[in-house]
Amino acid sequence: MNSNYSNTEIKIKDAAKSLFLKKGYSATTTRDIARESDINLAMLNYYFRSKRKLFEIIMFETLYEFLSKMVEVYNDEKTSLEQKLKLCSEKYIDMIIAEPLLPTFVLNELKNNPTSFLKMPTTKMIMKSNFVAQYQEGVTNGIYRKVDPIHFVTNVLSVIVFPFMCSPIIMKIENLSKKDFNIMMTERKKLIPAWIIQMIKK
Amino acid sequence: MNSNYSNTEIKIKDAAKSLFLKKGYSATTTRDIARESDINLAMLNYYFRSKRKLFEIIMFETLYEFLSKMVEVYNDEKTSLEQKLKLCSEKYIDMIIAEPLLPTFVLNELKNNPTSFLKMPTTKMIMKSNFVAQYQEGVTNGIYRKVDPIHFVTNVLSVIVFPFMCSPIIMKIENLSKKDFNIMMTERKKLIPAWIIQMIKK
DNA sequence: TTTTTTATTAATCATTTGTTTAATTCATAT
DNA sequence: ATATGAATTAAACAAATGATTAATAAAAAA
Repeated sequence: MNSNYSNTEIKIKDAAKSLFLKKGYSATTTRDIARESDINLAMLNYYFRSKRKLFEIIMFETLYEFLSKMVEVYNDEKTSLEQKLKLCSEKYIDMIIAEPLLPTFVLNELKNNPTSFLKMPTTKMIMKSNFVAQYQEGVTNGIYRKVDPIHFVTNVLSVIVFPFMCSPIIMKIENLSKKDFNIMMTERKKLIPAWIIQMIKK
Repeated sequence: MNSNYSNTEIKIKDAAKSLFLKKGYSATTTRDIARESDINLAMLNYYFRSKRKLFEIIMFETLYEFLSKMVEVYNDEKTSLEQKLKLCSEKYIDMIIAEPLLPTFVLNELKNNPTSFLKMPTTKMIMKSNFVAQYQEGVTNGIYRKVDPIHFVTNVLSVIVFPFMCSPIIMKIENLSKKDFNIMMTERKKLIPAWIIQMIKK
């Protein structure tokens, strides 16, 4: 793995990703990246031509990784809807605890450049996933209340992702350390599936 | 009103707010602001000393306005919890439709500078509001399921605010115009209170 | 070993950006 | 009408920033 990539190329990408996530595109300078990755400034342009190009590569890879993990859960044929709810809230919460800046970064940079999302192969797949199909099946069987599936998917993602984006606020008003906050988010792994079921069950 | 403020001062602030919301602090240049407000570049420093100071003033006013509107609903003594849910989802959704870039802006800039939130007098008031008290009352009366109030508040705000932050994604995968998207959000004014009640009711 | 290609470095360039200055216009009060 | 202070302007400055260059070192190929 990585056999085609030199050491410095990886160092640049790692440092750049960390800085872009933390400060965004504009607030990150090429000299920041050079300093953080401990390479010569010219190496950035040597390997990636420009700051913009480097950013686009990182953006694509980050988005791709993020979306791939989502699609995995949603399209599992073996699990029930309720199992999927449990699996995905566990998976996403673990993923975001590992990389807490990711959601804000993705949504923020996507606002400036929505077309980069279009290129992603997995984007539209969510609404055509087994997850949504199972919900609609439940509606026809009279188990679940009927509502446009986009509302259903939006709600699931909202209660999973949004609290992380508010973490500075939540930590402040509840006087929590980062560790305490993560415990609170871990609690939600169990709570969220139950809440969603109550929301949709007749 | 505004009698103390010159015309150019207001023009600068309006243009700056619009640009900061759209592009963020770093991506907005003082020359952008001067062009947009159609004033001479030096006027920015003449009235506001620096770009940073101008930003902080706008940030404070925006946050203050945002939080004030929240506190109003939450502390109304006359309304029930269910009425408050209806009122606040209506109010917030209208507010964000009127200024859709506000949530992402606030959360994003807060991440870089969480202390600016501390200065807000109304910040901690939410958790001590009538809204939370009424929920806890319902728990003791055996009407609502028991859960830490911070989860309850977080969930309400999540399903209201998060969809707006995803608007580029939702519009893309559902093929919606901005108008369609706002119709979808308006639908949620009625749906959200019902969902939340189902979530908490025994 | 010698040659050729690749990687790295320090220095430099051309713009951009936040801010200031000095001159000028405008409004207000005496 | 004149003087005083506030508002506005064009020009300039200094620092920061993205990118390039020319020279050198390291690695690979011959």
